[in-house]
Amino acid sequence: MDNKKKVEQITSMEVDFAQWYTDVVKKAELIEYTSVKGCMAIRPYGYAIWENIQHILDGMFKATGHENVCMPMFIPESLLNKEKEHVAGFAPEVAWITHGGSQKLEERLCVRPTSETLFCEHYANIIQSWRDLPKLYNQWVNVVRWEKTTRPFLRSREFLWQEGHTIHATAQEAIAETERMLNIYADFCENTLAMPVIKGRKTESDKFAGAEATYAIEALMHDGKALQAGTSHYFGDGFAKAFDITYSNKENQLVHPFQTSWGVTTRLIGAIIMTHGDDSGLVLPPKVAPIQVIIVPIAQHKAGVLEKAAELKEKLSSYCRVKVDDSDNSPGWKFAEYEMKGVPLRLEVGPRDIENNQCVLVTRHNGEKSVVSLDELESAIPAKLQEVHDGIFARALENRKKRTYDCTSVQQIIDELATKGDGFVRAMWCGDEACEDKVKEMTGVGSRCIPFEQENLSDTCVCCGKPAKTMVCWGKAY
RNA sequence: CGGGGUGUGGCGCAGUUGGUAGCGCGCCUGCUUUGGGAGCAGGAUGCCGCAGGUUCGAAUCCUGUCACUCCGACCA
Repeated sequence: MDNKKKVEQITSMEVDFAQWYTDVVKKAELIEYTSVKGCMAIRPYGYAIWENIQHILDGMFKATGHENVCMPMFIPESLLNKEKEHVAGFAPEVAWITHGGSQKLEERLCVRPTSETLFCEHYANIIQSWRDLPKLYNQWVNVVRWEKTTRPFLRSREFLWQEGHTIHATAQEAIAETERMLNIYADFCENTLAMPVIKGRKTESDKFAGAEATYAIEALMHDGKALQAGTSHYFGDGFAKAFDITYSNKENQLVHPFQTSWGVTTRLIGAIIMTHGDDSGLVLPPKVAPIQVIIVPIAQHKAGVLEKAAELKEKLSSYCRVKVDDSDNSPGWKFAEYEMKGVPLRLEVGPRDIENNQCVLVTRHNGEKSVVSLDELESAIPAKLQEVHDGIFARALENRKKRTYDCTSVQQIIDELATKGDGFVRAMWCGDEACEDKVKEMTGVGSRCIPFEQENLSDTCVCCGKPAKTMVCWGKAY
């Protein structure tokens, strides 16, 4: 099968990528809009993807010693105000609670945009001794940021995420935690979501409000725009000082501990859509696909077909997430429907197959069909799912390679973007914020991160020509 | 928050110089179908985004407002 568009309700990516995205989100039944701008109803199929993400990531957190907690949804204004860079960063987009019933509150409460302040308040209460450290906490909650422009999953006013907040006796330990979690995110993106990412450090101007250092993983979407897929922050002891968190160390001195925070959000679902999707709709990484195998019975009214489909489902369900569609829609309708929903593997079974003790397996990402004996399914299906994972990872990596431009001058950046389209620009930088701003102004691409994997592309800054300090990865961001 | 576009059954759209709303898909019933979005027959679904105004009369004209969307600025 070729990759031509089979679903006319979905706008082609080439025609209008943004419209394609919205079409996919709606047609795959991930969300529905609600009457509150920027707040979406996440539907069962969309939420199931999130549940799978949660389940796998949560396992990785637990395996590295983290514990889940749940902080309140409200932050008193005075608490939010304690760390001044932090409040300056978030104040413009917080939602405020001013009344309880008809009574005006003495102090207004903000709906958490992030929970550093709540964790700090809590840590100040529960930490007294070096024996209380470290604390490795995480929470799976919703947060609210009153965005002006909203898009499903990519920028909503309310979103779901996890936020890890840890507190340590030493700076080294906290820095190690920051790096460890970034690595977990990168590992998750590549091995679970089949999405290649670039690990790096954010520039000073792009740092989290109140952080000493911010690290991020950056992914490149199909249209060449970058998406920050996860962040991990090192706070030093700045928050501990602002919130008066102290403990007695082994030498009986009262000192400040060191903190981190890190998070990924439902934006990851947006990243999956824009990394793997095609003109027929979603393409889901098998590991988070709510349905990994869809069984489509052919000529299902004929004797034995539905029975065989049910029997196969029963067998398969011991090693994969499987569903039979026995609705009376036509097979063609079902093919299109599950392609739109990105189900990695389709299993067709009809009278002809049953006679030959076989079925047809079709991989969503490339449409390849193969005939497989029913006796070999238990090895064939896991192999096919792995094939899909590897296939979409390779394809995403190929897109990133094709769209990565090494540049040594601002003019070259402009030319590459103009002739080859949006993508990652790798170029040397002197470290001066003025150059960072100027590159953005002249070329439209901003600094995404300073990759950990450095290469010396030139000795001089791409902008000012002075000696270069680091290679920066630039791009247009979502 | 600045600039554009769009709001009409669930979805996609038409609706002329203002005259009281239509098409396709989907939905419901029945029969026939089933290896790439099946066919026929019958049926249901609308304060035309919302609020004012002009008019004998507004989906249509005017004002305001809200939402969606695209392009910027900001952000996970």
